[in-house]
Amino acid sequence: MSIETDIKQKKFRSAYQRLALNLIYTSNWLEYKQLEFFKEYDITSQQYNVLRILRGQQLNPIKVSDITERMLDKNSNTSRLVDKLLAKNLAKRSSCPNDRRAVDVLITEEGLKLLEELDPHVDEWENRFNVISIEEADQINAMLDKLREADH
Amino acid sequence: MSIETDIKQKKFRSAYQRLALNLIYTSNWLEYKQLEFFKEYDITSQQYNVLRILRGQQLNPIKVSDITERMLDKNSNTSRLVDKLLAKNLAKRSSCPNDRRAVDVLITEEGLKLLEELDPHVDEWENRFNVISIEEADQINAMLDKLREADH
DNA sequence: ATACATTTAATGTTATAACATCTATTCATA
DNA sequence: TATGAATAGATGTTATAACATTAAATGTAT
Repeated sequence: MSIETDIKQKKFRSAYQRLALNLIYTSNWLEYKQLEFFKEYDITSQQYNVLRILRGQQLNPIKVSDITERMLDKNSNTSRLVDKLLAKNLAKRSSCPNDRRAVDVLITEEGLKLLEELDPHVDEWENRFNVISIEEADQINAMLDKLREADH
Repeated sequence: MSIETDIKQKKFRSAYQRLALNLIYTSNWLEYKQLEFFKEYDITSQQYNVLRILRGQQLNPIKVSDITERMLDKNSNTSRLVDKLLAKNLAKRSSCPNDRRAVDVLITEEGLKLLEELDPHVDEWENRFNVISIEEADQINAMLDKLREADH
């Protein structure tokens, strides 16, 4: 369904205005879909994101501030996000030996198991993107990067 | 800056996964920019969105449920959003004559003035999108619509 | 006309986001 | 090495999002 129909707006001032609204609308849609999806596994997409980052570290511990750097939402309160994972035994914390201000975070066996359980479903979930070709996806990616580039 | 650099991820499983992350990341970036922008005028982008919808009504009153339909975030609590506008004298409420359950919302003179003050700045703000061509913007728009189409 | 379902908006509650502040540690430099 | 700035993370506060419930009005079917 076109963004025009979705938000019942017949015309836009420009293709750029439509794009801005469409980006936010589509991202909201995507986040809502993810919310629904992850709800079954009792985690949020943010928590999943952190788990993926932790697994990506190849089991090396990673500092809280490094997690933040890798997150989609840089303003997110990583400290409290890690708390949630800790409470669910999906991650563990230990103080960092070379910098006593920092805190090392590591994924647990249970966290790894959850990700492994999720992997096939996430793959399947991403199949919805197949309606556009890889070339098209690459194209959008490049243009989105370009958009943010103009940030000065 | 590429999404790879922004979230410090060297490789993605697929162009689709990169697209999903890029969409959410770019939308977060956009929403943050809007937040910063509207902060000067002491409104949120959601409140601005509602004001635009109200003005779009050509001064005809519109029901709360109709506002919700036109919003980017369909889950938003429109009732309380309208409360905020009311408190700032940017909108007014009156009960709907033909359906006493419904509530008519109308933009005030003050609301219209605020929008008029904002208009040129919003236009200027949207200029950042000029880094891509209108054709490119249309292309992304079409592909985003197509993405959501696959929602079943 | 009555009973029951549906619609509309408001409100209550809980979780999270946004933002500021605080404490401990480390860094820089005089 | 003593001092102030900078950094890391935790925590407090306020606003908003997410979700459920409620109350009033309307629609529907018998």
